[in-house]
Amino acid sequence: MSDLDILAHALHSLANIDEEDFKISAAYWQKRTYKKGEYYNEYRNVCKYLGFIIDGVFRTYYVDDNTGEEKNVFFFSKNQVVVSFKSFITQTPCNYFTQSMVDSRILYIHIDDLNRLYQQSHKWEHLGRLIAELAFNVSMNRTESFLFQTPEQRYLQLVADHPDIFNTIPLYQISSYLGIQGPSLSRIRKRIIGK
Amino acid sequence: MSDLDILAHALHSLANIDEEDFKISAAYWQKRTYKKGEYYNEYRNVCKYLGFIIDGVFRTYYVDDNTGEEKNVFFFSKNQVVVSFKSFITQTPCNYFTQSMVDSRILYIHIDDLNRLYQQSHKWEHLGRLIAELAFNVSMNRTESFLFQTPEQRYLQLVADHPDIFNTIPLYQISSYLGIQGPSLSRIRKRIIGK
DNA sequence: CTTCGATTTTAACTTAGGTTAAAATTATTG
DNA sequence: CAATAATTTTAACCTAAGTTAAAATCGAAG
Repeated sequence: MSDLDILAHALHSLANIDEEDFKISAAYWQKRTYKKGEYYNEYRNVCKYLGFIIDGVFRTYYVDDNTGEEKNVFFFSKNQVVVSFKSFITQTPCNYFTQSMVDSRILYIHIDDLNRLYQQSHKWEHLGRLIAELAFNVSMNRTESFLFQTPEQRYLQLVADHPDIFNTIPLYQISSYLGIQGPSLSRIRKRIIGK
Repeated sequence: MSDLDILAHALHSLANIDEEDFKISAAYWQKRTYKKGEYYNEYRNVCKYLGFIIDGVFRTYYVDDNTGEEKNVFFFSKNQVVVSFKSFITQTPCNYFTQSMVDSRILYIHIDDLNRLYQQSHKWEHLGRLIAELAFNVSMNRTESFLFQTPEQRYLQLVADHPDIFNTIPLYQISSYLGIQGPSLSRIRKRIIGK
């Protein structure tokens, strides 16, 4: 299956985009590969592209003004969108870096082209809504995890939901995602073993 | 200005919904008032309505299974939407209670009617996207505040952004919103005064 | 298989928030 | 305005995460 087919398939299951709907977008999609460590979008850049990950993993992180510390906000992987969504929808400078954590391959579309599709096609506008609703859910789940769960519970949840990522991503990246320091995650892991 | 006019005006500035666009929705909107303490939606209920607050304040809160403690997730006020968005868009049972904190007045629309509008009108589908994007931004700001800020910084931010709510909402509701206990907020306030 | 760098854990100490209950303050109402 | 309820603060003690630096472990590359 070609990369475009993979994308078309994903859009079909998300928003019932059929072959004909997809066709009007086909010319807009570009392919790109990222080496590990390359940036999808950088701090202060307005995010102008919506990406769809054919293969790979990206992280979005924030750099603390004072400490210079990196804090991971999101991970994106295969068959998901990669985008700095707030910057993208508001077209304002991004607060984050979005970086490829492994060699990755994506298809991407420029916001102007996407907006053209939105205006041209009710069906694409519908897709735009579903993408936004999906993004909301992702963010909301994260908000809830901070409000309702302890770091230990967040860690256990992550292990349950994404046991796979522990093979790909170093623990210090994960502790950052959980909102805690490296040594804290070590202590948590130790505590859990003792149960 | 009638309540419907207020709503029409809000939709116009959000998504450029004009008089004609709005007309097709007019029959769907219902009016309702809430006494302080009444519920917009309750735990385990699927949220079937999208509300627009003409006047009043609502809070969405989560009840901790173990401790029975209430944790405030969102406040909604005048000229904003009130809805349990995740439950609404997925039509799954809600994890929250949404309660009126003062006497309130809203207009609301049933999800079936809203979906009718989405299907009927490209413009309304567009509005649906913007509502979702707005909801994303709200949730994302909240995620960021937990990830990047200390409780003290969150408190100071809230004071800066919404000095008004401190007249309406008791501090123990605010501490819950900030993700901390009452005594912690007291300590933070004390600490700040000493600066 | 050894060495260098990256990652993870440990240790020791500090800090801030959690917990519980009581006291103080503020608001409400008969 | 007194009394009652609601809200906020304080106190004392506990717990877990932050911080910093060193040690241990793991992995990749020569």
